[in-house]
Amino acid sequence: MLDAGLHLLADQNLASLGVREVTREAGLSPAAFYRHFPDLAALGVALVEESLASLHVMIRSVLAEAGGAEELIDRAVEVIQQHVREHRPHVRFLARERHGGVRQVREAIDAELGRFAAEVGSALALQPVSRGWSEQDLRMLAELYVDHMVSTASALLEAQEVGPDRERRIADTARLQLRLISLGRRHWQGI
Amino acid sequence: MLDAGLHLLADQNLASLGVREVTREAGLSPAAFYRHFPDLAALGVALVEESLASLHVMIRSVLAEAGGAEELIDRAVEVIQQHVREHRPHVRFLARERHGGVRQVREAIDAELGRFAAEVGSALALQPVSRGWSEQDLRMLAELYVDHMVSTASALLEAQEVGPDRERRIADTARLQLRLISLGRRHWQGI
DNA sequence: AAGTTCGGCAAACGACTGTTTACTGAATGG
DNA sequence: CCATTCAGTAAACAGTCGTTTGCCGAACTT
Repeated sequence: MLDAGLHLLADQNLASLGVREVTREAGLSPAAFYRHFPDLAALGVALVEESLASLHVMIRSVLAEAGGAEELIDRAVEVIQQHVREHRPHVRFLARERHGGVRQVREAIDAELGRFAAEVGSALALQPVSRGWSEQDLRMLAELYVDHMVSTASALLEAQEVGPDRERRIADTARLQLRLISLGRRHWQGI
Repeated sequence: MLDAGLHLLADQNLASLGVREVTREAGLSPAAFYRHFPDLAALGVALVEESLASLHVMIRSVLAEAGGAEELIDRAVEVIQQHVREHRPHVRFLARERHGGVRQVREAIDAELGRFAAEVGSALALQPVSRGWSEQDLRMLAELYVDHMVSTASALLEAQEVGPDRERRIADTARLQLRLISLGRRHWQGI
């Protein structure tokens, strides 16, 4: 049933989804829905959890990596690209419902993205470049990275169905932007 | 009718909006809708145009400003804050429908944001800091700024209805992030 | 003054909606 | 082996929906 919903949400909003629509897609009777969820909103938050499980794995796989800034950037963009390619429906769902019409789902996504930022923050603190950074500075940098990741993922979502050229352009831009941020990071001391 | 739609879209998606719902809110008969729009999607793109008119004014008012990087950053964040405060429904509409379920609206928003990036790019080219920057570099910086503006506006949207403390925190973070980007910009030559 | 466009209405059409109810077979557990 | 939970069904409920049609007054054009 989750799969049926996710499939329908490819070109639809969660708020405009219907119970009958989902059960029809899943090959079940309408009443069967209520055996598993009270609401469509509940199905939404279930999809959020499903979507973010894979995201968590991805983030750790980037943060665990060691190496110079350049290799880290390349690897990060590569991982994002692959993740979007392999989890298109989930990523699209997150992008669409992050500011969507269903409060419970919005809040679930926001809370989870906040936890991501915290995780990224602790990982950044361990890097030598972050010597002397305040707690607030680390947090703001982590949020910048997470926001950038989300923007890039959204852009890739559209780019991948346009063509490989456009996808490459997005990836190149993302790498340049990360390089610029990393440059600003190395000169932060002055402030 | 546009006003009625915008009002309803405060806690709803465009895709889940109904013709009857709009006309009811506007105090008209259902048939009256079709005198003005063929679709609800058409009403959507009309709202996009309405929303982006005010945004255009805002952007120019920031870019026209002269002064040091610090003053420019403060002014930019200030202007965004005020804009979100004064145009809440429009901003929320843009954030919600940017990745929403109605293709025509999505494309209209994306096209317009692209034009914003181009405009920001030309403005950046005129600043002395951009001496020696390639066309591609300028474009990627402009996109970074636009994406950051969008993220900040979305965050402010939520923060302003939570409380002034949270709004201040978002604004502070945005300023720090812009400072870091501007720092990276000044050291870009090395690449 | 006559004709035409504009923006509005009520009514009707069939189709689709969310949800509840009572019922059923299969698996599970003691 | 019996009882119970689980996951499914069909049928029915009262609404709401999008859209078309024919009609009408006011305003504008010429």
